[in-house]
Amino acid sequence: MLKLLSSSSSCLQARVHVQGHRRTCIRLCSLISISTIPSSQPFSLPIISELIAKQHWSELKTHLKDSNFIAVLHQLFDAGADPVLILRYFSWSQNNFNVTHPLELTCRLLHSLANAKKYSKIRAFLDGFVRNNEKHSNSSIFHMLSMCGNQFCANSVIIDMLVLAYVKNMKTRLGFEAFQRAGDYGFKLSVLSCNPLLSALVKENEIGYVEYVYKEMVRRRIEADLFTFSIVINGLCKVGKLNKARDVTNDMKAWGISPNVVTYNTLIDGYCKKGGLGKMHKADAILKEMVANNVHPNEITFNILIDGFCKDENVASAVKVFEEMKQGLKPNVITYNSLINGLCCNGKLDEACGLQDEMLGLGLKPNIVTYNALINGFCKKKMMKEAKELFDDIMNGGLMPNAITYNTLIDAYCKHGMMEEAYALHNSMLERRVSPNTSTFNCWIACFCRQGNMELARKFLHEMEVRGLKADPITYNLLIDALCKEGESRKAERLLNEMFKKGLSPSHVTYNTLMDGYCREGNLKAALNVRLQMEKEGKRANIVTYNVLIKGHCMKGKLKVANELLNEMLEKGLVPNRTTYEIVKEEMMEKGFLPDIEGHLYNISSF
DNA sequence: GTAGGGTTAG
Repeated sequence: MLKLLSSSSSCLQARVHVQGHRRTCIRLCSLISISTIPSSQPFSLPIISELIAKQHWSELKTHLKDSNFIAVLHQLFDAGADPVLILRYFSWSQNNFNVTHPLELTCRLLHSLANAKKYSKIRAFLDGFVRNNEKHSNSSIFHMLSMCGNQFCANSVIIDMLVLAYVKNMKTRLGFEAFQRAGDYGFKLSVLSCNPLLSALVKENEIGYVEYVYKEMVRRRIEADLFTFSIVINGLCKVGKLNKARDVTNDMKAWGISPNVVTYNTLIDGYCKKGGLGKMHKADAILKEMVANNVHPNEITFNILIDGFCKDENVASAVKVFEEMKQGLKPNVITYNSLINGLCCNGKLDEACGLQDEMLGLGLKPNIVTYNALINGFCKKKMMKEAKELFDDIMNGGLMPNAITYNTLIDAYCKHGMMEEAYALHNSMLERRVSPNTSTFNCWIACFCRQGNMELARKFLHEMEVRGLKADPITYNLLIDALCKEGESRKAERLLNEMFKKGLSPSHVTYNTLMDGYCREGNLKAALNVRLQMEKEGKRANIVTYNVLIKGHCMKGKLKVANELLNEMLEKGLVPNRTTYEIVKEEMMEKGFLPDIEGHLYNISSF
């Protein structure tokens, strides 16, 4: 009830700046013939109303005979019948005669329901409308709504519910479009539709639109709440726009809303996953800020940190956080999975298995993610027998292997040349009705590319597309890499362009692979062009980019340019890795060229 | 009635 009151008072504000538009509506309304359908029909309105009220549909059908069911609808409206009764007749006649009523009547119905404050009816109606509507664009819906009535509150409420209906029915794009149009019409939306819209946009990775909706909400004075801010912060974090996420955190404080444990967890996770150099320090700083603001870290906070340290190849710190967590909180399956995976990725299989036992001791059941992490650990150590034993163990625990389980094992068998076992698993996957996905095909394509069997790789690519699975950026990376290794970098570049056409965004790996291809062919000019293209796409050269370019220049005897690139790299604060060291050693120093890395002696000493 | 955490393939 309170919510309704506050939304009607905000409608008063909305009226002020949309008066010009309202005048247009009124003018147009007088031009269209909303209720001028001939009414000389052989039916009685009171009887019809009675039959609808009692839901005596077959009698109603008999009574109406050949009457124009649309004319009945018009008469019901004109007689000022109960909106819920009209709604019943509207839905029944639409289903019964398998027709779609004109948009004009739909809008009239919505208005009468809104005026009667039958909001849940509107919600349900719009849900069905959005699901079945293929005919009416947002443009015509908005147009008709404002023609049929100039009640601003009603229209705002209806459009608010329309946006929500779009989002719930996974028509996010249309929901976004309606949000935009609502701004043009001056209809005031609420967080009830804006938050779900933002949430859907985040899930679809449309962060540009998330930023737009957020800015518009501020501009249109739609009062954002804690959820709004947390959703936006999450969206920004997911694409690594951490500074903007911090800005939004400050915005919310300025609006008098304090970040809670979810907001802080989101930010910490953002830094852990996309924070770049020294990310764990930054994550830790947020943790400290959180505690200072009296927001208590929970299991999820610790899980995020544990995973963060593991991915940062700092399992020791992850274990420390894990011990600290145990002081006051209970680790859950996700905690164990993160740590087990971290240990597995760092080759510490014994400790990982020990943790699995610890879980069991605590009554925590390992799930398929636990098994997948352990299987992956054994696979990476070429311990295929142990991996297969774990795989066979999955069913004993009442679990089912999933696509990731199969992909992990198929990939490992392929990499270790155990083709028979790989094929057998693929068949077992099909038998158990686990659908191979794009990643499964990527494993096979990678396998054949490694074997230099491009024909078979292409056959699998084709098979994949026949099955309705789409090539993803990783598929392209594999194909580009294979072509580059065949000395066909030009052809590989065509695939890069194909990616754009398919709406796939190439990653650093894609560009670096192609650059490496050109460098191997000695075509430095083309390689540098790829770098330019990459930077145009907003991707900065990373350590791999420099490794590739430095090596490419060395191979061509352009040691001076290679040296300049090395300096440029260090100036940008990029940390040399083992590959950089090997290039400098083998391609420069062993050939009698001493790299001149002014001011970076300290950095180079870390080689 | 809306927000946060774990597994594969380059």
